[in-house]
Amino acid sequence: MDEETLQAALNTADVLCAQRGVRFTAQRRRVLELVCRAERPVGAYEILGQLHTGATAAPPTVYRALDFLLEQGFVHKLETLHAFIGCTHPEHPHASQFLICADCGRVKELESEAVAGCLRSAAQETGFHPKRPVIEVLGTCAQCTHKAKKV
Amino acid sequence: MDEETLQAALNTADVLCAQRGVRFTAQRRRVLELVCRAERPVGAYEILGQLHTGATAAPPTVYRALDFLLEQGFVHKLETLHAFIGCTHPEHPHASQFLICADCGRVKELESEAVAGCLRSAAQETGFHPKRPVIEVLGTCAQCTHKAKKV
DNA sequence: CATTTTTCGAAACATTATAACAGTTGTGCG
DNA sequence: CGCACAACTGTTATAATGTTTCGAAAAATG
Ligand SMILES: [Zn+2]
Ligand SMILES: [Zn+2]
Ligand SMILES: [Zn+2]
Ligand SMILES: [Zn+2]
Repeated sequence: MDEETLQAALNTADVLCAQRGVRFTAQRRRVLELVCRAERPVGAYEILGQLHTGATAAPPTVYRALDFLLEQGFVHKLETLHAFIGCTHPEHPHASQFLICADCGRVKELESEAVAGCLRSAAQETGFHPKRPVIEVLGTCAQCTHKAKKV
Repeated sequence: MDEETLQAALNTADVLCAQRGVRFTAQRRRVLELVCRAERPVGAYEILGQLHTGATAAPPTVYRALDFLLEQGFVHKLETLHAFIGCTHPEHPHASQFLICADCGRVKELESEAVAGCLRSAAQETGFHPKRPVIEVLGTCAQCTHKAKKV
């Protein structure tokens, strides 16, 4: 995420938190910034390592901040990677799909209503009531596929 | 998985391993049996706890067996639960979807080609080459939804 | 039966996540 | 303002999950 996008994301978070009456503390802001600034998904302990803000920091510090950001929909958790990524459109709740490149490690967030709807239908056919769909695809991104062909 | 289904699963595994020229050792067989016998997904350490087969057993013992069973497609790993479940149709490779009931903990394995295809399309539209899709839906199963309504 | 490959045992270690409790800070109200 | 209360944070310890490594045992190979 580039600097401009980052600032926009932080501003959006500010506004949304105000609207929702929740506190966007310095700590939470800092964690969101670290997650968004990263080119790739970041693990909790990786964030922790970058949090040396004068005082120390322990795992719960990071996990609490992440829990908050997840609740507010500012970040997503990638279950297959045990890592976190900034959301690209936090203003509305959504079921998204993640394309994870095993080569470069970059992740693209899709928001295909077709996929979401299809899965919802398939689930509901069996009488199942979906709450939280987790859709993550491991593979190779366009860029890396292209590179591989050239070599 | 009931006793009959279990025996069928073990036999299928036997046959497939023979066909594939891989060894279905007593250890692997035992782990598969434990996974299949469970009503719900089981964690690696849970299996480990039930493996007191005279000799001791350490984590690698279980993880090695599980790796083998995963490769052969006899079990699946549920990433959101860090747990394993026996596959209901191990004879052919497949991309499946899992419906995980947050209430009773039971998991249903779907094999919807519609869902798989839809996701594949969405991914490929962006130039992404899917390798391993992970689709897990947390929610409430038909049975538990029904029970909840009665109360 | 010697050689080679695969599997298994065992100990230590690495990573991810949570529990529990005390202190601190912010917020609303009289 | 000064207090009460809730939310947030610091700290320590611990749980749960997963891996590395090395060497012994067992099985396939010839
Ligand atoms: Zn998102
Ligand atoms: Zn890539
Ligand atoms: Zn299956
Ligand atoms: Zn249920």
